[in-house]
Amino acid sequence: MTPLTLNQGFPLPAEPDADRAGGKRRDSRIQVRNREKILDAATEFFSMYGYHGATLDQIAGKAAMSKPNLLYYFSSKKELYLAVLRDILEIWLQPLKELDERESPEREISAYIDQKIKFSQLYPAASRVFANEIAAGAPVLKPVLDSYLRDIVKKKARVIRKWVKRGELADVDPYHLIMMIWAVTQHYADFAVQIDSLLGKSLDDERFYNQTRKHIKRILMRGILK
Amino acid sequence: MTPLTLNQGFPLPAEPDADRAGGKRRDSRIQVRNREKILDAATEFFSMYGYHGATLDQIAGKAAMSKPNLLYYFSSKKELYLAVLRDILEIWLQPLKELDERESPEREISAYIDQKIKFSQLYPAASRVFANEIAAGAPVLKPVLDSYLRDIVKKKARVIRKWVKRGELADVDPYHLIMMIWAVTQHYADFAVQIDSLLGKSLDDERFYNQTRKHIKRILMRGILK
DNA sequence: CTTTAATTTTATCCTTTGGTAAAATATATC
DNA sequence: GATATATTTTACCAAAGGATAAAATTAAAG
Repeated sequence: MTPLTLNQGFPLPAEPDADRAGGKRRDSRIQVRNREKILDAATEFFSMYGYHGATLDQIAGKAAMSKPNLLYYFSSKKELYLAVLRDILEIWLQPLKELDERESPEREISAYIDQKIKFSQLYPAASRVFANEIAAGAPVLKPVLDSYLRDIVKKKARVIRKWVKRGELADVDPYHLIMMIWAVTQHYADFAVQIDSLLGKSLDDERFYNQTRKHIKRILMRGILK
Repeated sequence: MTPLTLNQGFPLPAEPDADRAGGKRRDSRIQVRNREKILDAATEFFSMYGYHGATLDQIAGKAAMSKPNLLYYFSSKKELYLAVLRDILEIWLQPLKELDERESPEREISAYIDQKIKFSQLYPAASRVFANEIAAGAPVLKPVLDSYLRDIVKKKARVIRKWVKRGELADVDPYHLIMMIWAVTQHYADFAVQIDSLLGKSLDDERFYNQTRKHIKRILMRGILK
């Protein structure tokens, strides 16, 4: 089994836009549609079986095309996986960036929880791909975690600490607070099957979604507000 | 890829004790030691790559024996996986069973959190195997979740509801509370790599372990006690 | 229409993987 | 120490999986 490490860089913010520069006509209608179909199918199987466990046959099958045809769009399994992770990381990170110390912690943290639980509702499979990647030792994302995520979390920890100093928040550890929010919100995506077994419900059910959202917020906010 | 469903039953409480009955001399010293070595190695790789992603070669390698030798102890990959899951499930479930309505919620829930975070400290890989199994759609554990876990959680939800009625607890939904506790405590095992990237710490570090434990409890207890 | 480029299919390759057979070695028991 | 049993090794196998080559088909442009 190939160890799957990150040889080339991991273009964080966006794709390097492939060959657009080379004058080649990229992203024809069919091109866009097929890449999307593949990415969706890949997200599904990577989310269930992880990088090593998912197979191109499954993914190609789900995307309704042959394996060589899939490889026409993504030249290798690894490239496909990278593309999937890239998409996920972008939406996963976005909400955290928005924490703004000028606003009240009540409002900001509440909004952050809303966004995270929304992510779990909209992209549960993406959440699981992320979880799988971490469980596997983050062979691809480690560099990103060590640099980019680390910096942004450090910055946001400062924001939370400021709230604490201002007396607007109980004396909580910023890092643990952030991780608690991640843990609780992601749980509803990552363990959706378990929740379905226990309650017969999922975040797709709008009533359950709102009940969950409010409940999480009630307990957490009560736990951290002064 | 074989779909991996549960054909035979899943002997919950314990193993069916193999051939002990048949008069065969099982569990010689070497037998016990090797089965343990294999189970440990298997837990490690299943936790990283899931059932489909882990290979017998890796596991055998880590257990310092040849693949056929491994298969002498566990006749198939699936049987090995079942054995691993069986062990995990037992320790995973135990703490929940102990919630006792006759005690105060403060004491009981606090103890429950302690036990769950202890599990994350002692068996992080086991926690990830469990998470992986659920992410994969619980192909093996689904029946257990649907019956056994469902029942026990329902029972414990009643206990929590009683505390609420007695006015010893804020008006929380018992199911969400249980899942919040699971989410937060398991997070420290399942996302250990991420936490290490952000903080350079792990639950192996006794100081960090205690800080985490107390912090989780502080916020959660504050969130749910009257 | 033709011509050119983009897309899809078919056939095929090599490696990995779960698993088996049978021989070889070690361990225990009498 | 001989005999039976348990364990380990060596040599394989068939299927699955990632990938490539080249032919066939479809779509676009002039």
